[in-house]
Amino acid sequence: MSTSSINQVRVRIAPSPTGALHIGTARAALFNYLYARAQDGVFVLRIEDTDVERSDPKFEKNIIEGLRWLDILWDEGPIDAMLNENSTSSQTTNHKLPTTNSHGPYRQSERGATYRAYIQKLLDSGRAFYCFHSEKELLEERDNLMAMKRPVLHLCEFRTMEAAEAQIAKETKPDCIIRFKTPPGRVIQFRDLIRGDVCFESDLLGDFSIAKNNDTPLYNFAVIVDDEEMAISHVIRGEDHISNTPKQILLIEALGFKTPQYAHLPLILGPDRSKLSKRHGATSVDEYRKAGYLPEALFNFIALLGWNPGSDREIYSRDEIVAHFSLERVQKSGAVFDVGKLDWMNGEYIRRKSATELIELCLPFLEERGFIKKGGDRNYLEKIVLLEQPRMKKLSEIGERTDFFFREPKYDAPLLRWKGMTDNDVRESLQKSKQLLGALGMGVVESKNIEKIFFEAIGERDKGTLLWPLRVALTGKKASPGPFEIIEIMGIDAALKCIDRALGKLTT
RNA sequence: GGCCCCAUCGUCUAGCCUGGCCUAGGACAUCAGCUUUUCAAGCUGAGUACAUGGGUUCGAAUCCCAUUGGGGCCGCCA
Repeated sequence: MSTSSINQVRVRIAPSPTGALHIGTARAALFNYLYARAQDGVFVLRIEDTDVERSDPKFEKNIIEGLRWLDILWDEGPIDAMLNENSTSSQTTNHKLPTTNSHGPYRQSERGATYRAYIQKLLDSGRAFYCFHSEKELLEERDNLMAMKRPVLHLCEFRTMEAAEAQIAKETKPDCIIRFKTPPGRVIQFRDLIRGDVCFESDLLGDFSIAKNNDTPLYNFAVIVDDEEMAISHVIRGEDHISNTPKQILLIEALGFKTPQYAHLPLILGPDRSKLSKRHGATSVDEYRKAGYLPEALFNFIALLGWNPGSDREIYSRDEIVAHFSLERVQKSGAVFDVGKLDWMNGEYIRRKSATELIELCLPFLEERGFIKKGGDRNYLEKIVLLEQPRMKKLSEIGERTDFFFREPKYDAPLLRWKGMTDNDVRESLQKSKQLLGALGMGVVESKNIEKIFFEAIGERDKGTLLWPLRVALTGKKASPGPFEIIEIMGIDAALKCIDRALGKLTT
């Protein structure tokens, strides 16, 4: 337990230039959320969109929707965005809206004045300076250093330029950038809550850039200003930020700010063990939502990537995860995102759903295929959905799995044969089924009654000879639920039609 | 190339901090069996891991060092 009175955890959400909420970003958000809840702190959501490429409102919308879908809720953040958004979220959980909004605005794109003041402060105190090198020069310098096997850093000769002189130079070269005058010979040490002490030498940092101009801060500068202004006590982010930390600490010191606690999360990796990225396939929360994963499953799965409560269990509710979470138990090494295990976990969650919940969840996927119209027969759908519940791994499978309830199955006649059967055997088998079913009348018959009739007719032997052709006639599939349950749902008359169609496929 | 981080089954991990109960536990995946018309689900079982080398110690997966391997960062992106 922290003794600090302030416990504001920050999540940095940078809208990606592709506009999607990356799995890794969502995981970072989740751990911030969990830590804030575990410490009874305040979870602050900040949109890091200083770069114009990332400041599209659509991108922010994706982030907000993605986090809400996952039920990762913040206490402070861009409140107007949540209120304005007409809730397209499929979630039914009662989202509580942020109650405090005392450190806003929470979009970096709206904080220009604040940054400007601090940039000026650094310039005035001589801790920052204008750099007049062109991008081309910098690029060449980097390549040379790399070729010479020297550390890649920029020690800028403009760092000693007088302010007055710099003002004059600015007249002719207005597109100069602002750099930090990195102090030489310093060792910057910080304690990482997950990794322990980490240190860097300032001499290897160079005079790093902090702003494009007096109004436009760059990442490292913007975040430390925001952290201070928003009273952030804990910065929990991905391990890829570990090397930014010494730069940020130097800036914090130069401005006289308070250093937050740092915790660097292990990276989420692709199957090749490199940082999870587009080339590994689906990387955004939205893609997983569309593919029919449940938010609870994704939440559970992501939480267990790089953390676990130390027991043998795998399935935890959100509340259980919150209750057990601690940064001490966070893993240091990266974790491969194993979709196979996610599939299993998603199946587990699907199996735990009630019929009503599951229909609601499946509806969009059935509508998408044109199998049903809005407000179709719920009773019928419920039976179908329940039938597939033990088999489904993803909601999106529902259409594929149950299409035969909505349209004529497409299959070739040979599929009707069980083991060594000939077409003649199949015909006999189907006619037998037809006869048995016909004797049952036309209404709805319970599956166990159908089963009884069939098993009495054939005994314990040769079930496959009778049941396989029947099942294929009904479904057109190699794999499906059993024929009796299917007939109970579709009705005897529909089943008979299926059999007739199958008979029609056989060569005469 | 420089700096930094990391290292238990194929994958996620328990155990490591506070050495002995570890002939290393669980889960996913794989394979086999049971059940079964098929596919799932369920049940039973199998194989698979402490990167290597040195220390420290009566004793090391656990502590220390080195090596190797992997990853991250090195933007006028975040």
